[in-house]
Amino acid sequence: MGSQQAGFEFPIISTTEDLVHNYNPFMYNHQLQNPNHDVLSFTSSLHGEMGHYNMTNATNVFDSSVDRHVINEAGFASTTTAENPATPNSTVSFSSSEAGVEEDSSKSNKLGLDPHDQELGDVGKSKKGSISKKKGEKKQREPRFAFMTKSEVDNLEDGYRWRKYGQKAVKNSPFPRSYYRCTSQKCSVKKRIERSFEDPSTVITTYEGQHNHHSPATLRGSAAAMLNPFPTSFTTQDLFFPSNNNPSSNFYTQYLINHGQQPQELPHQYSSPLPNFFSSSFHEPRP
DNA sequence: CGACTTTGACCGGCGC
DNA sequence: GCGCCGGTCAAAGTCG
Repeated sequence: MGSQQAGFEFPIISTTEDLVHNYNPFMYNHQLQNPNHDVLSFTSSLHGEMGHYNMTNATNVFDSSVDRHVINEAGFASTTTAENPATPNSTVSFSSSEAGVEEDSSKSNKLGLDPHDQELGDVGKSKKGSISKKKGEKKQREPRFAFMTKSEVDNLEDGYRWRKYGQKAVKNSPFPRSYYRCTSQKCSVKKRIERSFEDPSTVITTYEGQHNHHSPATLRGSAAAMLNPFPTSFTTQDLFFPSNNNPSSNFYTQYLINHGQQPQELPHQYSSPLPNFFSSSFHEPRP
């Protein structure tokens, strides 16, 4: 079962405002009749070691039957550079879901639970002196934000440092899923990385939680960040992590706001003012 | 030697 | 209750 057929094609996102107001997850939920998913998707070309992207177009397909979000490769053009061996690839697409982007969402649906009440199951460990939670206490799941990347490399550079804490075989997939935690103290952000079994060239990255600090790479002032002044470019940090000068300026924080959550204020300003990357460089998607 | 990865064991939720 | 499954722990191993 491929994923590209799907029978649902997203409209083109042409402005940030479109995204925020018209691509609100809850609105999509109605359209998709799938209460656990929304999709914000586009393709882009990689443009630098920190994961800079230049928008080229936006289109995608949604396969509701298998709960997978798939990208459409039309119009993709890679500008990957030789000095970027860690991320030698290409297209990116988004989805975000509080109930989980993958398999567990179906359970949630069956149970008819409010996604906000879903539990991740990653706390309340009692094993070996770990923290145990009070009985009946439900953990509030951190918001998740997932995207798919065409890449030969699983772990894409996003400017943060991660420590791997687990790896599991994925049911019905030959590819394992890796679990990472942000290495920064007091930062509880996690990410999961797995390769799509439907399209082995695609990597699915799921972020969970918000960083309460800035990217080490940003602090250093990465070469990629400096060399990318294009108003239509953005970094993975721009997309997923808060900037304190405008907490609603990126995809991720806007997503949080749309879901009634408060993006974190960061203590210092290391601006990554998000360019209005939806405003100028979209082309028509493949008909 | 510290930071990080690997990997089997373990935990809790869920369906049957 | 049992087994499956996703997620996490933590000891041991690896690397720079």
